Amino acid sequence: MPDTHVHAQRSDQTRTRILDAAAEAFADHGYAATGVDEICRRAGLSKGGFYHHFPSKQALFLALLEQWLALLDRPITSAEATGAAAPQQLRAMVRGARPIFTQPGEQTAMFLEIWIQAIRDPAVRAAALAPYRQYLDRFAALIAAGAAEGSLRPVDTPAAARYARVLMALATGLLLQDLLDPGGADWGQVAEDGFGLLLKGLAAEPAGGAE
Amino acid sequence: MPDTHVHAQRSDQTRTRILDAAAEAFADHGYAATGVDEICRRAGLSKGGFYHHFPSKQALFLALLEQWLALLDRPITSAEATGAAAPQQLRAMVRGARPIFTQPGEQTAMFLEIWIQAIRDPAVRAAALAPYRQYLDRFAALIAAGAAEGSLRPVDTPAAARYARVLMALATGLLLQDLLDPGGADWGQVAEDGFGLLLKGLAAEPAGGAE
Amino acid sequence: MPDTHVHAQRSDQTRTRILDAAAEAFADHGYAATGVDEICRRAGLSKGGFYHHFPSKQALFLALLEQWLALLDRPITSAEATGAAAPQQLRAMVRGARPIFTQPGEQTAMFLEIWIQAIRDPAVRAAALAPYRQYLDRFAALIAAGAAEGSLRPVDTPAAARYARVLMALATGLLLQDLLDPGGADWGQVAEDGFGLLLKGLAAEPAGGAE
Amino acid sequence: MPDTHVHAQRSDQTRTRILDAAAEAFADHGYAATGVDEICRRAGLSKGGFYHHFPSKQALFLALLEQWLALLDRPITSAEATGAAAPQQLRAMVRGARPIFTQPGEQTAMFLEIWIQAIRDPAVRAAALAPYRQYLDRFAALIAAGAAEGSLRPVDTPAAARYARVLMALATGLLLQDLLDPGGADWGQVAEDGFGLLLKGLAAEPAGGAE
DNA sequence: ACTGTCGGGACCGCCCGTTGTT
DNA sequence: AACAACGGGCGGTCCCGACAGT
Repeated sequence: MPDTHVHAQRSDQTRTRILDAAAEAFADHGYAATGVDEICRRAGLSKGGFYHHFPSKQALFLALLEQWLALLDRPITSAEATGAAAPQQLRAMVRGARPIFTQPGEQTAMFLEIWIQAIRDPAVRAAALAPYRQYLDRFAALIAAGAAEGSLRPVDTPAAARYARVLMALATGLLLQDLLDPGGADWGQVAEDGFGLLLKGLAAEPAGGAE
Repeated sequence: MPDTHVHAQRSDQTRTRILDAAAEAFADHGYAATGVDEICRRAGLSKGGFYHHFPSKQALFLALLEQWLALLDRPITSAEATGAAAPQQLRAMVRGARPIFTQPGEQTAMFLEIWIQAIRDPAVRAAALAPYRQYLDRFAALIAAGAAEGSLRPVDTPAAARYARVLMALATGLLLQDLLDPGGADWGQVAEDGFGLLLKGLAAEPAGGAE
Repeated sequence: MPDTHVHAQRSDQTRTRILDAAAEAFADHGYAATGVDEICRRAGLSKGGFYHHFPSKQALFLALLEQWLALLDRPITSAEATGAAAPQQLRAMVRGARPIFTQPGEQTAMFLEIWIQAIRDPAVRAAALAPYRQYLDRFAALIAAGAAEGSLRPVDTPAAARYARVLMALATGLLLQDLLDPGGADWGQVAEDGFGLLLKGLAAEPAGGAE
Repeated sequence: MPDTHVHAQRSDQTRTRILDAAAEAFADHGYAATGVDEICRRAGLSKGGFYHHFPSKQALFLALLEQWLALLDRPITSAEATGAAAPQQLRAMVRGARPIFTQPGEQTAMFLEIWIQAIRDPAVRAAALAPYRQYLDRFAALIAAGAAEGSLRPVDTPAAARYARVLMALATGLLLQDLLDPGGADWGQVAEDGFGLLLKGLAAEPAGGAE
């Protein structure tokens, strides 16, 4: 009975190897400029083997996308689970997601690659747009909740949706710059300052009049 | 000698046609996925003609980059030239740059394409990084000047540099989202809100109370 | 020992499933354009299973050929067994073979596929040429017998051989057209007319006049 | 001005070389089993060059088809032009078309290849079915004319159409056998006998009663 | 200034067949 | 008896660029 697993085990291993190799390769040269041959070379298997695991290069990319989303989901969901006040949750999300982007850069590059492909390829777009919107909704809900509980300043629903997009913009914009000019700044500190500025602007006014 | 003019004129015209065609094509499918053949077809000339004007596909892209930067430079420089207070200048820049990105999307897509290529291709990076940093420096200087003149709250030099990057992040992040989900929000309003939040955070404290 | 039967039975069943699936697939796309993978998919088994039953794609085709020939042999042999006069036997053969070609077209297409492969592939040619010639010989013998018995007009041996080939030509030519333009004619009626014409030409002169 | 033709001349030459090489290759191994690489090798140019002249392998085949039809059309049309009696015209057609099929076999094989592809590939079918039907119509018209002028026995229109198909069947069936078993018979003589039989069957009854 | 022809190479995907495991 | 994993190689197509010619 344990032998039953030999095939599946080996297969999963190979699949993972392909996924990893592809993530690296895509990070290095981009999706379009990466050949299946190179992925195979990096993963150490033939193209015949590759096409046994994935029906197409695009399917591989979609699998990579899914994996990446799963990675991103964890810190956000766990921050929500704390049930803390809105500003604290937002800070926890930023803090939790940082490691994903602070690593050598492979994950960061993969993020950009996904975004680019989503813009061009309808299949990727469909797969990426849904979670993207879902995250925006969750951020917006969080901001609205913060307004309701008094930890953030009062905003109506459409405004909350816009601020969620502003938060997302800051995050993605920082990533973009990090990729272009990694040594050009202490991006961790920039992120700190940026989100600080935003949250300060969103924070509830201390009390009645001027501070 | 009049002949020379005619020739040069015709040549420039063709060159422009190529540039325009390439911008469209790159916006549609991206740099890597766009063939020189397609650019030629759109521009209405043969490949031989193309290679008479540009030594390579990459050189064409570099020319496109330069053209794009010139387009961007105008509103920023003209905002600086007003000599107004820092917050006003910043707002003027945002306002002035908006039309570049509000058009059907060709220029926006081109912006992203440049950024992507700059990340991967050293030649493009070299050409893009310098102006990128220059803009950041100008923003930082503006913020520092605002602090000095009292229109913005006091910040030291490194902090000004970081805030410049935050502004850039917001701008680029908004673009990225606009490309992914054009109908998903009123991006003009989101930008308004976002920069409002940021500038409010950067603004000089009203008066009395120390922070 | 009963176990052996079960195994063998199951094996034969699978073999038949492969044969049927292959016949369909070859009829649809032709031998060269049909992948082993597709045959396996249609037969509902893996490639490993396939290569357990057949050493190669070609061997499968040869098996299919044999099966097809067996199908064809029945009506011809049974017509011969009647011992009727030559014209009656020939008509019985035509009538008996018709259902093979009147079906949806799978068998017809398979016939063509065999012929084509026989032209190109020496192994198939060897397997197909022998029965082909044998049938020609039997037809020729029948014609000669008809001449001898007076039911057909007098022909020498080489002429009988040629007329046998003419009969075969008509049959195969009708098939070819049926495949190309199935709705273009009532092919049953065309066959009727064609063989009628031929047999009339071969028939013994009514009586008196020398030829 | 004569220089204007250098490009076109060279191009036509290459195109012809490709066409010839492809005809040979298809005759040898069939359309499906012939790679573009091999055609290029035979024609002495690279694949890049090939795809400059033809957009696809299928387009090349279609061009070959057209060329082949033009070849076939000549003897038939010229036989019609004689305005002779129906039996004479039919014989002239058979005689005129013979050289096409008596050559080494390349043209014969090409004929079969076209027929096969027409069965499977809708584009080829469309291109082949029209001329096929046109020839049938012309044969039928000839038979009807023969009946009207008394050189052939009386037949109604549908019967003439069927007899046209019978003639076509004999011709194609002879070809098929010639390809399978070139040395198996004197196919020229077989054709002579076959068409003789058919035309004799179609011929007008000498007069009143038995001959 | 611009055209058309062509080369060499890479692209993704599929091919047939083998192997090791159950 | 059957399966999943995999190899090595070829399929058609398209790539960027070169170059002779006008």
